[in-house]
Amino acid sequence: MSDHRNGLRRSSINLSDAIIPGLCAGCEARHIGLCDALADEDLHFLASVAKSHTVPKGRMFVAEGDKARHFFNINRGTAKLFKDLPDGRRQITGFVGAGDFVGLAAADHYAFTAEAINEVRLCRFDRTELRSVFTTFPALERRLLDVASHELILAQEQMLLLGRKSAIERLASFLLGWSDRAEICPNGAQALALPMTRADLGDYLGLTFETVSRALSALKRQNIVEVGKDHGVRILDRDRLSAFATSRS
Amino acid sequence: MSDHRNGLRRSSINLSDAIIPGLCAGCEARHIGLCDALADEDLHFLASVAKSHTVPKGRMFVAEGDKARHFFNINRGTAKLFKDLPDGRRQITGFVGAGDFVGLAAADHYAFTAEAINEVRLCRFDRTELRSVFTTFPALERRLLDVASHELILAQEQMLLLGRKSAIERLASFLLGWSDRAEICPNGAQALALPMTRADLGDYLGLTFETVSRALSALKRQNIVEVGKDHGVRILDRDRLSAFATSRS
DNA sequence: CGCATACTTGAGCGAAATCAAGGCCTGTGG
DNA sequence: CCACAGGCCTTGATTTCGCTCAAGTATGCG
Repeated sequence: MSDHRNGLRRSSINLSDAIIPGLCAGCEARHIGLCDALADEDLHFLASVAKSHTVPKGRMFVAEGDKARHFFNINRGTAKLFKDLPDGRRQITGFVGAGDFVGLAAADHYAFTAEAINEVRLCRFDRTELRSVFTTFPALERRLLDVASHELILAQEQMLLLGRKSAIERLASFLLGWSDRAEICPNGAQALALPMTRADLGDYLGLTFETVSRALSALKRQNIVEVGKDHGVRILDRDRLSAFATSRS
Repeated sequence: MSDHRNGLRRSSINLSDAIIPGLCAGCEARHIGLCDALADEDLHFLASVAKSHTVPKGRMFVAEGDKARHFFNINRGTAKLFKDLPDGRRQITGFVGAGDFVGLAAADHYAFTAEAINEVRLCRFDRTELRSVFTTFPALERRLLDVASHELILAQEQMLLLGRKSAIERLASFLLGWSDRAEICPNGAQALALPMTRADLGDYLGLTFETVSRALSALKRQNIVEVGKDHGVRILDRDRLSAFATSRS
């Protein structure tokens, strides 16, 4: 459920916990993407070039402009990737969660900053070592090219959102996309967790946090979504939400 | 020169014209990227799986939603890649020129439409054949991963532009970026050709064509750029243009 | 309990969209 | 040759959506 829309399953490597991280059952299902492509012995080899880390909430673990030494795979938690302008304006280019890769959009230096929204567990690879791994396991490179292609598709979708959609359309599009890629783990009846603040949402959608709040209130008022006090959102009317996501007014 | 800012040289394959297309001297220099990575015999093998085509001005050659059978490399001319909303709003996600690849942002189906702005000459590969070429020439796959990474960097930069920059900042950013990747071919004293219309520019920058026109007039009024009647633009004060590109007001 | 942070809601403003008019260039046909 | 039509572009007038500023509520933590 959940990933068929993306057209690409996400995959996660965790090597301290013997390849598949100890996540809840719902998430585990989504972590087989990379394992599919590689034999067990390959995965164990990969394990030897990666290090597991825990990033506390609010801590930055990639800084725009820094030399791009590492490449990451998220095991647990959520992080935001963003770019800042000198005067403080910020554009979040994506939220990443379990199974996502971080560091593809980098040449010599990182083109973005990454910061943990809540506690994040991740695997860190050395980029130079990764290069040599590619020659041994071409399947990994193939897979990363697929991942990059998929991220390009998402990026273009986001450009359409930022360049041409109204505030309500942006929020509706986000909620639908987020629900598609959501952790279905701890929630009882399919409420989505929104670990990011309204300000983060604004920085992602090219809006102010006030406008995000107003748009969400508008959706609540029309009984399209329901918001719990634990920052959980429940989509009550997916059809009308979809209508908002693409059509004017 | 010109491509050091991008951090990645663009490469072009043309097989009807024996690998390097018959372009002017200035452009030829930028077409060696892929050739660097491959031996002559590899290039000749590649030639056997590609077909050269000419796309007339205004003709669409990739349609969003179509099965993604092909992969393209532009030899000459300029095309726009875009996504449309049902009500006609359009977001151009990029302009591509000689040396650029088209079709990376595709899974099973194209996620965008591509249309020639002027007459375009391109090389067409079959995606399935390309896959098998990868196993024979891993250098090609490595290179495509680099290209995809680079496009992700550009996409994130564009998200920052669309989400957070003012009209004048958007135009200034575009002019600087365009001048970096410009064909330095036929122009005498470094005027850039703008083959796209104001409407295209608006669709790329998330603005209306009127706003683009006004912003350009503002830059003219301040003697920062000069616009010829051949749609050529000359940057008179690159420093002040750069200042506009990042700072407010 | 007090303070900080996150969120909501309202009022007024402003940048860009929309609506509208006119200019310039190219091609076409009388 | 001129007349005219249709793009493309510029500029002005008005509207509007989202931003800014401001006040107030809720939640969580020392």
